[in-house]
Amino acid sequence: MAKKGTYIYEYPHPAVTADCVIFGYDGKSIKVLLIKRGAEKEASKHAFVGSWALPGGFLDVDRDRTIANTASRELREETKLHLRPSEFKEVGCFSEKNRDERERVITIAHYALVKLTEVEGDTDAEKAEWYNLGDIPSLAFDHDQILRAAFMRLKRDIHFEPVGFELLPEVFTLPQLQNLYESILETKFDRRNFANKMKHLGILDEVDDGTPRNGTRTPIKYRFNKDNYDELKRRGFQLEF
Amino acid sequence: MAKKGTYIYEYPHPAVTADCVIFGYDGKSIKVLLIKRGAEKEASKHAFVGSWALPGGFLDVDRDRTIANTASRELREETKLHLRPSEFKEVGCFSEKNRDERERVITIAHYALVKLTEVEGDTDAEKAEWYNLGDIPSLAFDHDQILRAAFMRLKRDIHFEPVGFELLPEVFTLPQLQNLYESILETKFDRRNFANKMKHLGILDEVDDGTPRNGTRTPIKYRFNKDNYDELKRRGFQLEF
DNA sequence: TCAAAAGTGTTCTCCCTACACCCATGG
DNA sequence: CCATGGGTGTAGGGAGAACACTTTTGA
Repeated sequence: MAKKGTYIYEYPHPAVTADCVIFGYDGKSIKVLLIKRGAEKEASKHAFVGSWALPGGFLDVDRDRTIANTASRELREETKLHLRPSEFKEVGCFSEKNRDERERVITIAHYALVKLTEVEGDTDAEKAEWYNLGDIPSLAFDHDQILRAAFMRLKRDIHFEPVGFELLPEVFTLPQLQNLYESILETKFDRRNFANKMKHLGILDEVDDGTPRNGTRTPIKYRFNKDNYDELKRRGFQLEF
Repeated sequence: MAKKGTYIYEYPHPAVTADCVIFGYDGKSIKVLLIKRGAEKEASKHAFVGSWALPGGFLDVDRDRTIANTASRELREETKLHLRPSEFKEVGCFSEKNRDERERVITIAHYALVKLTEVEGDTDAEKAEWYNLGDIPSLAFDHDQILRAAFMRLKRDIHFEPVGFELLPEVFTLPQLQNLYESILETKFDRRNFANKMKHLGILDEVDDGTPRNGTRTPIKYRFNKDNYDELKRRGFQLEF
């Protein structure tokens, strides 16, 4: 953080923050990473001490090259999670005049997707916790609203770019992938149609680990074909549901 | 604008602006409203004096309820165009550290659509001018980049919500509507398929002014069915091209 | 009289949808 | 042995894409 001191301007300036909605998936449902406010040393300057909030913090005017860097840095500082700035997607600007009573603060909301499995131990459990989407406590500031907006954004984005790669383990099964989509879109799909659609996208490579495909009870394992996946992500596509 | 004075903060704050990409349509091509920087009294504090730029300006911390209000207010002040805050769509945050050499400035880019015909005389021609998209001069700051981003956004949005209403005169023809879509998407469509698609959307009402439909050389006139149009806009739709 | 503009309808194909049966496992 | 989970194929419908001809006007 930039040094505390005295900074003088000819016109009033707002404070600017980046907030992060981090989505994870545990194989059953979508989860969001929240932090408990006020554990930090600088607690005194924070409002909503003790309540849950989205990770995020102030733009460091001297050091953050872009607001996405702020998101990346704050997430790392607050939760130990390390995501590159480019892994964040911008959701939008929240700028209501009195969203923070202390001073004028506008925030740029971001979201990102992470594999829960690879991250489980990395987060600072003291302060950070994963919550089910249906089970979110009351949040500081307008963070409920930001969270809803981010989830709606994810719901929309999933129609135009494949999404599993960031959320699923390296190797996964079709039922897992389907459950992921169903969790995000809060709906159910026909197994056969879903499988067809996915296979025709050409981003699934069958994985042949040793386990014999005895019968059909044990699901087939796949991994994403990174080349095709990225190509598809670049080009975008229309996935109708 | 808030009173000039001395404003002191414990940490450095960025300045925040809203920039506006205003698209219009003259029946042939898409145009963008630009302003000439530096004509104002406060010119001394402005960089890029004399060059063209997007309309926009600083968030008034005390008066602007949201950043969209900033966009609306600045557009009005600079170009006499009056658009409600809700008529702006947010494109995104541009926050590169050195996008403004004087101080750290982040901007929230917006775009909006207006009927050129209704606006022609309203703009302050001294300072504001409509430019063809293919004919944009070099712009101040990173405004070229913002303009490109806004246009890409418009291109995407047009797939999911009808767009003609904001850009066309009250009464228009199918060829006009098609040309509008072709201008935005920079492509050509088959007349018959385009007509079918549009008619099936149910947002076109045939207009019977007196002119006899002699032969087929004079195009049929339509207006938008506002109810269906708004409903469609609310629900969103998938328009494949 | 010829080129340009505008209106219209049909066929083909593809993709999405709905839907049922089989097999193997584990309780 | 039965409930559960997972794999697979097909028939029908709807929407997009491709495509040609007619009329009128203005040059």
